[in-house]
Amino acid sequence: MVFWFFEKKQACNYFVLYGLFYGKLSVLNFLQPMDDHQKNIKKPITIHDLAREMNISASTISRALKGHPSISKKTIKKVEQIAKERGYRPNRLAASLRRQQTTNIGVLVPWINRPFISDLISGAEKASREQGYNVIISQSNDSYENEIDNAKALLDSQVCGLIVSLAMETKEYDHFTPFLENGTPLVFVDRVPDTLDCYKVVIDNFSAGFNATKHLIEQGCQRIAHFGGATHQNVYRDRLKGYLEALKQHNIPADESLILQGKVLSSEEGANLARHLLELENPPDGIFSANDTAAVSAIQYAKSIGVKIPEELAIIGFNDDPVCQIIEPQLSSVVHPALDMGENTVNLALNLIKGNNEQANGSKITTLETELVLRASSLRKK
Amino acid sequence: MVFWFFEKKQACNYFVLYGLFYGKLSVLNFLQPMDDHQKNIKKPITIHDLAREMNISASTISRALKGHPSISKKTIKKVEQIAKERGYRPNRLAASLRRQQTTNIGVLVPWINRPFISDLISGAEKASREQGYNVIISQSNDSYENEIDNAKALLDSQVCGLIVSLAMETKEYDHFTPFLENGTPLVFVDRVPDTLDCYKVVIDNFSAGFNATKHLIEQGCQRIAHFGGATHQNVYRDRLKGYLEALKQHNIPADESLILQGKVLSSEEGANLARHLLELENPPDGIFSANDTAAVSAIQYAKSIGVKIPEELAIIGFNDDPVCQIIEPQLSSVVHPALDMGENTVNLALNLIKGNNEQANGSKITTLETELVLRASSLRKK
DNA sequence: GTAGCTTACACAATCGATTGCACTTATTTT
DNA sequence: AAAATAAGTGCAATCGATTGTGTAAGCTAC
Repeated sequence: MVFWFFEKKQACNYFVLYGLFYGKLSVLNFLQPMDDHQKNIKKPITIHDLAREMNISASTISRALKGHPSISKKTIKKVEQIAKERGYRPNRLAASLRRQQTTNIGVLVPWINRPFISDLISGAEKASREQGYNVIISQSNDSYENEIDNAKALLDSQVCGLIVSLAMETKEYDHFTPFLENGTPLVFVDRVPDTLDCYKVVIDNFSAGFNATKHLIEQGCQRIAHFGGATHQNVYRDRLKGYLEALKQHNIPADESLILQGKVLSSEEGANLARHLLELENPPDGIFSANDTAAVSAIQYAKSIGVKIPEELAIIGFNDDPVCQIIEPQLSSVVHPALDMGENTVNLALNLIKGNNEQANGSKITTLETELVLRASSLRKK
Repeated sequence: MVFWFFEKKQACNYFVLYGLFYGKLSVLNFLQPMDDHQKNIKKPITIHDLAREMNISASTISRALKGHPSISKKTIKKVEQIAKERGYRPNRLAASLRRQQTTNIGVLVPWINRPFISDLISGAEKASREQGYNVIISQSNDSYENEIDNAKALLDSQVCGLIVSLAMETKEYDHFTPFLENGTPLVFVDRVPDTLDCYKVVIDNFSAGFNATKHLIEQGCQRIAHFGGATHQNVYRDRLKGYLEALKQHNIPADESLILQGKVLSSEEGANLARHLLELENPPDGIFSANDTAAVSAIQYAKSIGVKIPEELAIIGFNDDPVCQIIEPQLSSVVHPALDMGENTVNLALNLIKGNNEQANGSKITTLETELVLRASSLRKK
C-alpha cells in the first residue's frame, strides 16, 4: 500500500524513492502523510467493478455497452442502466492500448496565434469534437528543427492522425515518413509538400494570385510589386506564379526589382519592404502582398510618408484577416477559408482513420474556393 | 490472423463483422485484400523485442532506460545503444495506463481564435512542450453546455491536468469536481470561478479597470461610459468595480445609463453600444471598454458620425490586441500578458502534476502584472 | 430423438510498459 | 569463515478494455 503512493505520484526521483528502499525511511517524514494525498482521490469505476457487481463477465459488459449483437437485449438494458447509475466511464487509455488506436488527432502548425491559423485550428477542433476526437496542437514557430521535434513527440503520443501545415523553413519531409510507415493518416493543409504523394487540403494559390494581380491591373496599376515568402513553399510559389501570369497576360513586363521575398512577412518586414519599394527611382503603383500583415504595414508606412492609397499605390493582401476592416483605407484581400479548411482537413483525416480510404472525387488533393474581397485600398474607380 | 484485420480496422460495424462469423463469408470479397492494408504498416519495436534480442528481461530494459540506480552502468550503456540503434520509442499509451497518468494537459477556453486566447494557448503549448507534455485544446464557444461536454470529454481522455478559462455563461462549477475528486490538478486562468477554492492565474482586473478609468479622468473626461460583460464573471465584475472606484475617488457620480453590458462584446455589439451612447441626450465623453474588439468598433462608429476622438470622445480598451495599433487613432489599452499567462498557468499545473503542491508564495492565486498602453485614442493633452 | 444450428455468455489472452518482490551473485562486515 | 549486506536481474502481476474462441443451453429440422 505504501508503494502505491510512489507509483501514483512518480514525482519523487529515484534517489528519494530508492533511498527509501534501502533504509532511510525517515524520508517519509518529509513527505505529506499518505492519506492527505489519498483522502480526496476517488478511484474511477472500471468495467470489472461492474462485472463483479452484476455477476457477469467484463467481456459481456464491454460488448453490451457497444450494442454488440450477440448480447441479449435484456442484458444490454441492464448493463446500460447499472453503468449509468454507477457513473461508469470507460478508460480510454486501456481501450486505446488494446485497439492500437487513440482518439487524438495531432495538429502541427507554424504558429497558433495568427488569425488564419487560429481560425483553422478552431475549425479543426470543432469538427474533431463533433466526432468524439481530441485535438493535440503543437507549433513549429516556422522552424524546421522544431517541426521535426514536434512530429516525433506527436508520433510518440500515438496520435491517430496527423494534420500538418509546414514550417516556412521546411524543405524535406522525412520526419513524416514514420507516420506513413505505421499507417497513421497524414493530411497536409495550406502549406503542403510538393514531393510527397499524400492527402492535401489547399486553395488554388495560383488563381488567387492571378486574380488579385489582375484586379490591380484592372484598376490601372502598371508597376505592381509583390511581397512573397519562401518559394519552396507551394503557397508562396503559386501566388507568385499567378502574379507573373497575370502580368504576362496583360503584357506587363515583370520587373525583378519589384518582386520581394520576406522571411516571415511580419509587420516589421512589411514596413521595410514598403520603404525599400517607395525609395526606388521608379516606385510601384500597386502591391500584391502574400499576407495581410505585411500589406497593412505597407499601408501604414506609405501613409506615413504621404503616399496616397489607392491613388498612388493600390494594395491587396491575402487571408482576409480581421485587420483588413480596421485599417484605413480598408484592405482588399483574398478570402482564405480558414475555418472550412480546418473542418475539411479533419473530416478527411477522420475518414481515413475510420477506414474510408476512398475520397469522393478519388483525388488526394482537396481544393477549396477563395474569393477576392475588394475594399478601398485597391479601388481606384468608383 | 484473419480477425486481426477486423481488430485493426474496427471500422466495419457489427453487422458486417458478425455477419462474417455467421456465414456470409462472401462479404470478404467486397473488402480490400488484407495485405493491401498491411503491406506498408511497420509495427513499432517494443521493449519485449529489445529484451528478446539482448537476452535480458523487459523490466531491466525499462529500468535501464530510466537510469534506475539498481541497474549496472554497463547494462545501461548497452541498452541505450541498442535501443537507439533499433529506433525504439516507448509506447506512451502503455506507460500511461500502467502509471495512471498521461502527459496530456487539457485546455478548455471559450474561443480559440481570439487574439488574447490564441496567445494564451501559444504560451501554454510552448511551456508544455518544453517539459514533454502535450496540449489538448477544446473550446466552449462561451456556452455552459459545451463547457460541460468538453470537460467530460477531457476527463474521459484522462488528461493529467486541466486548464480552464470559463465560458461567459458559466455560473456553476460542478462539472469540474470530477477532476478534483480524481486528483487531477485544475488551474483556472483569466476567467475564474469565484466560489471554488482552487488554483487561479489572473490579472488584477480591479486595478486595471481603476487605472484605465483614472487615466480617462486625468485626460479631462467627466462622463465616462463602460462596456462590460456578464458581471458574474470575475474579470468583468472587477473591471467594473475598478471603474466605479475611480469615479468615486474623483467625485464623479456613477451614471447607470452609461454602464452597458454586452453579451460577448463582439464588434457588432460594440457598434451598437456606441450608437446607443452617442444618441443619448447627454452622451459620454469617454469610454472604458472591457475589450478591444468593442472599443475598436466604437471608434469606427464614432468616426462615422463625425465624433472626434479623443477630443469629443476618449476611448480605452482592454487586452492590447494587435488591432490597437492599426485603428486610427490608435487605441489605448490595458496589456493583458497572454503568453505569460499561458506559460505561468501550465507551469503551475505541471508543478502540481509533478507533486510540488506548494506554491512559491503559498497562495493558490497567481496575479500577473498589467500596464496601460496609452495611445492617441485617449490622449487629449500633449 | 439426435444432428445441426443459434443464442448468449464466460474465459483467457492481449496491448506494452512498469514495478513489487524474489532471487542470485558479489562485496563487506564482524 | 560465517553472516550480513549490497548490487544486479528476472518473474509475474498490473493497469482496464477488447476480442478470439470455447461452451452450455435452447431451438429447429428431419
